[in-house]
Amino acid sequence: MANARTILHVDMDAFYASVEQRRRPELRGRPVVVGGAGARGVVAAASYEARVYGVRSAMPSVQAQRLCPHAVFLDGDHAHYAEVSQRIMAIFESFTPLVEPLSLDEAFLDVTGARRLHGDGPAIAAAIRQTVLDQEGLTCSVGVATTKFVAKLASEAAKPTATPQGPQPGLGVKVVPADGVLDFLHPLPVQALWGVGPKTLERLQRLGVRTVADLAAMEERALVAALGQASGRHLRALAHGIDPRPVVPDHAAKSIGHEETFAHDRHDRARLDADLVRLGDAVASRLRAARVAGRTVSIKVRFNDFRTITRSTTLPVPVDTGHDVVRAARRLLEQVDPTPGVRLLGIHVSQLVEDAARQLSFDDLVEPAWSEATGAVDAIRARFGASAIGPASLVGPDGIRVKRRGDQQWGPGDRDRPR
DNA sequence: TCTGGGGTCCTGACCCTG
DNA sequence: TCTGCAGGGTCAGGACCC
Repeated sequence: MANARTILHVDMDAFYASVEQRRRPELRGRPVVVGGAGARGVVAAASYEARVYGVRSAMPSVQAQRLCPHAVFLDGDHAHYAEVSQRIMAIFESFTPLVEPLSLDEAFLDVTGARRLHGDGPAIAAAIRQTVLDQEGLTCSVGVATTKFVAKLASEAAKPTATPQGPQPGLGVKVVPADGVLDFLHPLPVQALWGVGPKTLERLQRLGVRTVADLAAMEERALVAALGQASGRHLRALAHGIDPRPVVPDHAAKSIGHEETFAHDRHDRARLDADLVRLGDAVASRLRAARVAGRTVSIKVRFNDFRTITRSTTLPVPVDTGHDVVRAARRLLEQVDPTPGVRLLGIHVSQLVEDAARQLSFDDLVEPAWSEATGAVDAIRARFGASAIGPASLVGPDGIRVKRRGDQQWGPGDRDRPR
């Protein structure tokens, strides 16, 4: 198959933990856990030394502390990881312009057009691993296949493992040739497929489906009845090795938002309103930085029993100022009773349009001062930093509490741990 | 036992309009 | 004018990903 695509999935090994071990040599060879250290925090990344003890990402930090009390627990430094990630993505782009980042630590690369210059898929995979190791001192695992999802599963198969005897190196590069796709896929457990989470797994197990082969053998009608049209068809196609999705660089964001879990539940409306202003101000700042505005404003409220509700409103015109975002969110929050205790509050803005497409709103006409003030705020923040200026309600004894992207990304910090 | 934050996509209910 | 229906938009919630 000379015209088959060659897709790479590159996945950094225990990225955040490895970055910390690289910049702090005394941590090398020791169990390192990066994440929210507070009572409500979760693990973002665990070094392979920590995984030996059963520590996994997304695990509550308190559980990780029980499993591996002698591990080094770090809060994480989102800005630094983003910087390292940028340099790694630049390495990928030196091999092909078709790079689709999935997150800070992984990306799909379509190297079909790069084979003449850099060699075949496995050769490019090996060269990328070596370059990342030479330039950044970090290891990664690479899957090579003709489709995105098989490349992703292949990179998983190439990863190091944590055994009771300690961390074991992996293959580094795993190649799945076009004629070997079904042999590779069919023995895998069905939850290996992208899109099969706990709920879908439960439904599939009720149908007697355990492996990808079982799924491939099912009739489409039965799958659609069990999982719905989109999921049923999609998963059945994947089980047959079919995935025509291209590698797409430059995905435009469809929504921008912030949410925050509080170290202590909020019960009063005034306190929640201050959080709302802080979150709304941060979301609006990011909208303007991305040069977009959005028509739909949503809030998300999670109560202390973990019941979660969302409320949304679609405005006549797209908005991008803190004033407009907070005003819409406030109207939604007024319908919610916070007295049972609110543990999380979020604001998201969707239905985004580019700034150029944004029309003048009623406010622009009757309250032009807001637009001018917002422009001035952006200019001051660009010069003096995000916390140099902000809404009056956010001024506290320590200055202005401004929300930044990546702040307490993995839950409230240790400082706020309930005593 | 305890469950983050930033996203995307899908589904079903409901309402409006032609 | 009423009814049925289809299609689109909105809203809320769920599931999933890293």
